[in-house]
Amino acid sequence: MNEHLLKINSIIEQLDGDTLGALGAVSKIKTYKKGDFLLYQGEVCRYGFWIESGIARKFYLNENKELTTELLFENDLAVAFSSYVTQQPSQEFIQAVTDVRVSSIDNSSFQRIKGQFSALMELDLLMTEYYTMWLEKRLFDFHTLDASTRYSQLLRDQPNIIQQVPLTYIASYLGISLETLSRVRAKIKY
Amino acid sequence: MNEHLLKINSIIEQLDGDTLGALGAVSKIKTYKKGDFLLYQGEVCRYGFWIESGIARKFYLNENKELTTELLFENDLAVAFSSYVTQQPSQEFIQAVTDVRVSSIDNSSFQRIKGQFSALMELDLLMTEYYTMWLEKRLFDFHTLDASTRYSQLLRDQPNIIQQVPLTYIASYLGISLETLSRVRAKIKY
DNA sequence: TATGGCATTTGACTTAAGTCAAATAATCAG
DNA sequence: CTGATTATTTGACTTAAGTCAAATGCCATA
Repeated sequence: MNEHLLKINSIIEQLDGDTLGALGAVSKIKTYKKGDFLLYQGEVCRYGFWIESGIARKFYLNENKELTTELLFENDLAVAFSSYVTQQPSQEFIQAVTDVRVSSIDNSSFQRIKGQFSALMELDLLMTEYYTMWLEKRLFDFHTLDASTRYSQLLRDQPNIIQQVPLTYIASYLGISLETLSRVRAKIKY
Repeated sequence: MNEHLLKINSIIEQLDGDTLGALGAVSKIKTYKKGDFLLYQGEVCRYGFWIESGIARKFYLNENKELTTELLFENDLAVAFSSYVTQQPSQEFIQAVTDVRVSSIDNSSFQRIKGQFSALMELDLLMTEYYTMWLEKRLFDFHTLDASTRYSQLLRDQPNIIQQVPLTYIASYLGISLETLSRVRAKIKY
């Protein structure tokens, strides 16, 4: 799965000038302040947000509770996938967790140039595959690991996340209540 | 999301003779008896299985319990996605729930012809997108719906599934114990 | 059509995590 | 610095679903 990232990077590095030019022409740098929304629920996700710096999160509301579906860091792509693909209203919000700088890519323009530059089609596929494998793992983890193990694993894989992201978001990302997270942390802390 | 299926079908219908020929050359009809395994855990998923008839399921083992990750019917594609994409050993089994007839497509050959026929690259992307949206919905449902609601929804969306698939598989597909499913059914039954 | 083997249901009890409420702790503006 | 606001922890109780064990139902075949 990590090898897949290398594949993606290698494709990106090998993009020719024309393709890069076309890509540049449909992208635009934007900045958001901490707390700002890159996308609201109900809006169509018309842009893919490539994160240049900062942290963002995707979440949705369920019974007045936020559920964070993804935490996004530098060089991650933030999109409300289903909305982006179907161009139907999004269930999800995308929000800046810190100040954020993104390169935003217009979906319809990207669709167009994908037909002209086959490397982009391949890139799109590879990135979608990566997200899909990530989703499969997330689903798997929810079924096989308890709250405490999911937290330990997050700590192991992204140890710095705790300093950068408030516990409320971590808890909702792990699919547990803030109180449960607090109790889990009390036990694990060394 | 259903519109996405139409898109996929329209691409399939518009495939030219050359592409279809290439596709046919890398596919092979196979049949399996009820209970047979199309793929074992630990094996690399070298084939995509397009189901011509019958029912299959994907599942993995966790603490000696089976967890069904997907139920597959006619015109579904059965693959252990992560294994198929990375060509690493699969966590999942694929098993025939009834007698099954599949058109199996060799992964490495498909990768090759994908580079030659761009419609196939696009088709691959569209089908991956469809699976990804399905996964997102599944994850969403697990977080937002209780056992009983998930069952009712399955009943609503695929009412005939109950006659065709043993309750053990349904339960594990819904991520609940067989006993809980039985209790849920006792209440809902009209 | 009797019987052994699955499939399904029912019962009694356990458990992980949630909820609600209150207490601390940390942070930040003035 | 200081109070106010927000973040985090702790406590007491509830709940959805799991577990283990036993009972019942449903066949397929010999």
